[in-house]
Amino acid sequence: MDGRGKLLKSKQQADVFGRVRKAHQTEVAEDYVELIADLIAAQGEARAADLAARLGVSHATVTNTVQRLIGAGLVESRPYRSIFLTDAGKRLARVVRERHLIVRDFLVVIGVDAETAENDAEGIEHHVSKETLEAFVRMLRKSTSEG
Amino acid sequence: MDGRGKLLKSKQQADVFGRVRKAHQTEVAEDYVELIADLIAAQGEARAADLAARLGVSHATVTNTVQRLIGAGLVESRPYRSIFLTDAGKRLARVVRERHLIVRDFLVVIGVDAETAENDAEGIEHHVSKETLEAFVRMLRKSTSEG
DNA sequence: CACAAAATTTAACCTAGGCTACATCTTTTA
DNA sequence: TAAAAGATGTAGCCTAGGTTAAATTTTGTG
Ligand SMILES: [Mn+2]
Ligand SMILES: [Mn+2]
Ligand SMILES: [Mn+2]
Ligand SMILES: [Mn+2]
Repeated sequence: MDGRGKLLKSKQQADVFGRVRKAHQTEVAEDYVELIADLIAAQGEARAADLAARLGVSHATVTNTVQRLIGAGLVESRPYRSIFLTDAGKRLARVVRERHLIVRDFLVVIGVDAETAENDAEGIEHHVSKETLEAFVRMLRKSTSEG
Repeated sequence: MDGRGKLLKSKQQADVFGRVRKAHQTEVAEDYVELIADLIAAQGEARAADLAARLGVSHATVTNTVQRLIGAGLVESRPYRSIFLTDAGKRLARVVRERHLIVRDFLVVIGVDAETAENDAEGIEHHVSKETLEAFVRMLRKSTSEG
């Protein structure tokens, strides 16, 4: 016999893994713009030191990444000054923040405690397709109308 | 006024991001051992070329990563021969495969189509805590008893 | 059994994203 | 207002995970 298990076709599986790798490439950018937007909303400005403390990385790492995000057109900053989002950065931040909240609230609705939901949402958010996000929203609405 | 939004405490948020980074460090190892186990189950052996085709990376990348996994005690291989799992690798593969199926089936149960569920599960699986996985299992059981 | 094809290894290179140590600029405060 | 403290930038280093190209080994076939 050949084929004791049911494997996907090779190319199809390669596409799956490729999608995950692509999601990871945009992940850092998404987390940065979301955090920058949150800091500006809560404190009026986003400083590199705040980002470093909240991301749990060194300030040198933040400097490097911010340079890359400037190159990507998401962020603006002048030397020794705080960090701003471009229009593209603001748009991305809005989408990412919305998605983050949906994923987190969805986890709470299915019975995960708030802190764990926050933890898991931070990673899961980057791997949720439009379609899966819509399924999450349906569950959220159902729970609200039942609640 | 100060604090227009509700931010997590800095250290707590740093822990959240740190957990995601740690998950990403183990992610490649998890995907490899799962795939190696699947190939052995379906085809009797796992060749580097199969891994490369199914992961959508070059065979040189597979060689590099397999060397790292040998160093980590998850995989065994002799030059020019196929790839085997150590006992530790087999144990990890079993856990990872189980988790993968739960995530995928859960997505289907909440209304995501099978192909999208497979796509999203490949990324989400690495960010699902024990507690969230248990919530997924509860939903799966509920749907089975309702079905 | 020789030789062509296929698979694997090796080498040299790249980017992202981490780090530490040190230099420089800005802000606070004595 | 000058020195100390704090924030930011710069330099040099590291690992993971990618790539292509060339060398080598194994495998399959006439
Ligand atoms: Mn995130
Ligand atoms: Mn987030
Ligand atoms: Mn995976
Ligand atoms: Mn991920």
